[in-house]
Amino acid sequence: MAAVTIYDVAARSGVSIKSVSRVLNGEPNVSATLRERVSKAVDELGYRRSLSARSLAGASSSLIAALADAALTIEHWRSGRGNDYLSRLELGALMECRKADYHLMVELVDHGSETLERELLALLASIRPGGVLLTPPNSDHGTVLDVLDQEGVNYARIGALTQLNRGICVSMDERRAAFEITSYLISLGHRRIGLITGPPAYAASKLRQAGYEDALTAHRVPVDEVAIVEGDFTFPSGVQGVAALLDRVSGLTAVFASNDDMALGAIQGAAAAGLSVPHDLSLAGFDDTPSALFSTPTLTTIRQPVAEMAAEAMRGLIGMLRSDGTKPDGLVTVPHDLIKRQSARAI
Amino acid sequence: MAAVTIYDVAARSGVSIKSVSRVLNGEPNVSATLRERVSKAVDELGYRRSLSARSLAGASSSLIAALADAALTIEHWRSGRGNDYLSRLELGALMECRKADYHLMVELVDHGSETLERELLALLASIRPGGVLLTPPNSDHGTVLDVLDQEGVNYARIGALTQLNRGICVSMDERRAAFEITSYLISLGHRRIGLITGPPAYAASKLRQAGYEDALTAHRVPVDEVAIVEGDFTFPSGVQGVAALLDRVSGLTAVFASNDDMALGAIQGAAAAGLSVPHDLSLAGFDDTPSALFSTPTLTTIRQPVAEMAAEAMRGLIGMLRSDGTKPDGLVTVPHDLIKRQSARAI
DNA sequence: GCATATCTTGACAGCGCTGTCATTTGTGCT
DNA sequence: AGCACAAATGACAGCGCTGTCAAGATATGC
Repeated sequence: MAAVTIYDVAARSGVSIKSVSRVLNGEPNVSATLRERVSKAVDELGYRRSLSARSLAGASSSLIAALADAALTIEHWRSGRGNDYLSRLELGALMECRKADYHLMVELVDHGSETLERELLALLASIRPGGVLLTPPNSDHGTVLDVLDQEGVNYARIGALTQLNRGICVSMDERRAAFEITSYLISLGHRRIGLITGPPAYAASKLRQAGYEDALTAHRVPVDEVAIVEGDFTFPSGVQGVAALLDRVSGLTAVFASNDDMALGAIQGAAAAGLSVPHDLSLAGFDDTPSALFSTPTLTTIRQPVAEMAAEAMRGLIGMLRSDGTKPDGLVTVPHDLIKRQSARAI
Repeated sequence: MAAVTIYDVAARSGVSIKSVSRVLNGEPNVSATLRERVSKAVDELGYRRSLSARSLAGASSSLIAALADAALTIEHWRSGRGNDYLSRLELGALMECRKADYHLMVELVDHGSETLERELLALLASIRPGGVLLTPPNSDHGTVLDVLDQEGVNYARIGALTQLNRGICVSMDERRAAFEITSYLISLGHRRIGLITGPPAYAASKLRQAGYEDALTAHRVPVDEVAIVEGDFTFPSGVQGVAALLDRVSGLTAVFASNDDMALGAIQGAAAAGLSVPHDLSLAGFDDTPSALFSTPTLTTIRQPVAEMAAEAMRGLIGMLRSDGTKPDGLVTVPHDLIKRQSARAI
């Protein structure tokens, strides 16, 4: 209740509020004694600057808005499950925020909305974040980037795959990873390999497909459009996806699902069709969610260090905000791992 | 860049900014024509009030701070896994925020810190949230509640189990649920049933233990302190917990782990000891995480509707904020379900 | 018809901070 | 000692909104 303000600190240390502000902001040209006096008063009073006042007065806000995929999130919510990818991402971001005394606010953005631009502008107008953390598929959404640029808001993009000169990008080599895991399936003797893609809005979907095709081509296995079905990164779409593939593709021996949730669904879908994984059908996923380790069979997949990506993105973003918007050049590419487990076997 | 302010709206609709403010806040005693004129201008301009300015000027902030367990979260982060419980909770809260145009900010609180009070005060001073959403174990932490009360901040408590007259409480009957699942184990013929508790900071830990003891007592099975070991809700502690139990308790045929992560760890721990679940040892968990459905064997557990609890808590909190702090009386108890799966079998 | 109560609207201060600019103090140099 | 210049500090406005209070408009009662 008894809110401590900058005036209290100023009074207690016998200086002007502007000087207190200077000390708090670590501005140059402040004498050591003043700095010390103020710090002492701040300490004794347990004073903390008000975010609102700071942001209103014109300082860069220490609020970071993370824009997550509304559609997928709502889907998770409906099914009563959490979103492991988003959770890991958030934990990584949160840890960095904590260190730097920034705050994270998660906002759901419906990238498919017709009024997307308006909604984004409204969001920015109302919260005026110091920076924005973009998660897929927003990280590759032209309109989102445009609005952010137009509004002069700094941003970091997690899992960005296109227009890599815009904002801070922290990504992994999706195409390479998909190439590796598909190649692995081929190395196990598979030739008729189906693909369940992610939703088209995700740039990763296309790249994982490209990597899959790269691998087939590199090993002189023809790419067959019929063996490619579209999923939406949800468990049910994996169930349906594998059913569709089994229906359409003769001689199918393996399936690469573009994420683990779908791969998990595919195990179930295969079982429903009377096939057992990996005996009758080999399966590979992407993400390495916790369940991939517990499923029967355990899932061969690609591990992506999501939390680390988020942390790296936050570090970059905060650094940028602190250095007055100077963008560090170069994008960060984080390493991935091919995790070989039971779901894929040699034939 | 071109931030639209209340002045722009006022100018466009030819009224004072105060009138615009009135319309925006849905205050009474505003003529229909004025309301309409203003709404039109707001619409045309795509105007949104600035959160910071509103909060500075004295309105209740539409920012909700969710206080999560720092220790557990850091543990999850370290191990590179997400936190399913927190994720579900957040999704539920987020969905309500979206509806009500509120914003959610997740903050990690180290409830074990010696300077907890100071840290909380600092947090409140800097972000001045309109309300606070408490998650276990903060929802039952005396100091946390005291600070909030003292500062006059409204709060909702998820999974609150003690002092139920304070704040808005949305909980489930932990004791009853633990009683049910333990009774189920007993009904399967088990008599020597071990318990891996949660960390003492969580009120749920004690109640789940109480429910476990209730069940034993009700069925005239003696409660044996030796059969109770302490865990910390993490997978590794489940591995260790079951090892300790197997070591200390002769004739052990079943274990109730206070959450699924530990139960999952227990499966692994049992395997390490050469025992297979459920053949050699029956197991029950608590939470119904996604992995519980994929593990081998699938996990017998209690499903708690975390997202729904969070949503309910948010609804209550927002309602309270909108009605000027009037606390709805009564606490909400959400239903749980006993999910019988493979990990527990009759002997 | 006039006084009184009620509704509707606006002027203005101020929330707690930072930016700008002015002022004071200190420093180096001749 | 005296001047130019830099460092240190403060005065003050204003960010965009809401709360308070007052004024004008309208309605109500007799």
